[in-house]
Amino acid sequence: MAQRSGPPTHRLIQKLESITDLSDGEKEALLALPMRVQEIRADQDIVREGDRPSQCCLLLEGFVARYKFTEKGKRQIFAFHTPGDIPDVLSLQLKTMDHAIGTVTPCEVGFIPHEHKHDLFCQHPRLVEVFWRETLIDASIFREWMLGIGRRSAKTRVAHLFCEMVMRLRAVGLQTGNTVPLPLTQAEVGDALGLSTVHVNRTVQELRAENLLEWEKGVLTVLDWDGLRLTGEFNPSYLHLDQSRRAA
Amino acid sequence: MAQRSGPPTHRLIQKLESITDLSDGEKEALLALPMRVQEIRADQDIVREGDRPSQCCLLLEGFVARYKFTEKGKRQIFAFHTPGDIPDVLSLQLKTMDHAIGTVTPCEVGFIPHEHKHDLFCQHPRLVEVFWRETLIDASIFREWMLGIGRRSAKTRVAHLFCEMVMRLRAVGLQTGNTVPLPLTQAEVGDALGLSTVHVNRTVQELRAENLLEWEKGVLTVLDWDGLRLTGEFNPSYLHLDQSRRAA
DNA sequence: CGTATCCTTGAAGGACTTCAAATGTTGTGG
DNA sequence: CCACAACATTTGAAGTCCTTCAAGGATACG
Repeated sequence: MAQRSGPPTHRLIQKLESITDLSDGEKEALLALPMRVQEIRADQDIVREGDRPSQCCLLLEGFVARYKFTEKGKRQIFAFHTPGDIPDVLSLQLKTMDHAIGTVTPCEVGFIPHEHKHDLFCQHPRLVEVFWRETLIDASIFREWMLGIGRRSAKTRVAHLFCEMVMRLRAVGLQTGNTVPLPLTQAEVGDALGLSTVHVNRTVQELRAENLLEWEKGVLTVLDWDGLRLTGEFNPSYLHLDQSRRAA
Repeated sequence: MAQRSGPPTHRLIQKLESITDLSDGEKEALLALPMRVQEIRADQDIVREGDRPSQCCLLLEGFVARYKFTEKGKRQIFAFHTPGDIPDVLSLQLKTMDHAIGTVTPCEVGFIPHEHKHDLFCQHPRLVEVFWRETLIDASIFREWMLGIGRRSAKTRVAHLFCEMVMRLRAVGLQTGNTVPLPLTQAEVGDALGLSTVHVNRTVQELRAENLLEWEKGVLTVLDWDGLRLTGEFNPSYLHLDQSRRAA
């Protein structure tokens, strides 16, 4: 699908450089990270709630979701992760997983043993701050989702999610024209936004009817960015993408 | 109200020790952090969305909330912070605030210039990991709130919030018997849980009618912890409180 | 003692859910 | 390459949890 141009970690570096500066030494160290690459098919758990991982996974290809169930069996998705993300960095600091991570599409994943990360941090202590920063941005995205789920209408929420995914995929080079891959089911979007599948369906149809977007076969095409931004009340500042670099 | 036993940072240390280990040197360095202490009355913003702070604030006394408004003027509260917390640590890594922080009660706050924090991190690099860890736990709490707002009933949500506040206040030594200070209005609870004030009121009355709790004049008394835990679907593992230390 | 704030109650309305079923799409093995 | 199963999208109709609006009490504070 997307052409692989370089070592497996190149999207990780692109991701980190979209939010901070990296020295050449840091980049080299990241590129040299040893990892075990593995293909995983769709709808498989990579990590489960309660696990105590000894490695973390760098997403090389595909989409994964982080989620948890209520006791009544309802699912909430907390985040969608795209190539270049390490959805379970938290396992470096927190022994026990408090939620699960599962593939949404077939994925290629690189598993990095924790000890290699610790070596990396010894040699490049500033990288601890880089990952801390990344966690802070992650948390900022959680807050924005909370704001949506708690206080915005279904239509606004859906439009907002689409805007966010476009921005984030653009930042790691996965946007082509006004098109991005968005291989989610409407049920998954519902679980992410706190909505039923049926209501997501009707809401997406509204957005289509207003000629804001097309979305079929896992590809999202934005027809009217300003319109979508406005109905989604979307302001990208919470993503903390580095302005200077983005302009360049 | 709560007796002040020691230097201003003592609750910060208690908070951090509830989630990790600290060496004597690290504790001393934290205790020695220079700060400007200030009293702030209730319902005042400490930091606003869009600010670019050059200091962060350690909460010494009182409750603060982190929040943001939608374009339609609806408020979502993301977190309540209690003494020992640094609600705006994120300003160390992210230049621009993406949300506001305001007092809920009259507060005592210690402002610590960023440069002192940076000095601290140079001398004690492991503290970067400690604060990273704290941010990861913060994010875990955001996720749990998301799960509640998105997928749980009003009653479960309210009970869950009460359980969480009890656990967190206990961890910093603010619980006495089965009683904790909880000086929030029902409107604030609604803004935190994505509910209207009216519905919070009716829901709290239900919990009272079931003899699970009393809540008046800013003091929460848990009458039936197991009952509250069950109706709140509360499992404290997401708080990542250190088990070994909690038992001691 | 008056004013502001918070809590409480009632009644009506609405946004979204649930249930149920039809239609469309994808992938797989015969 | 078709048939069929599994899955995803779409549509309709009924119901519910929660919101909104409005107003009456209670409490705190100067």
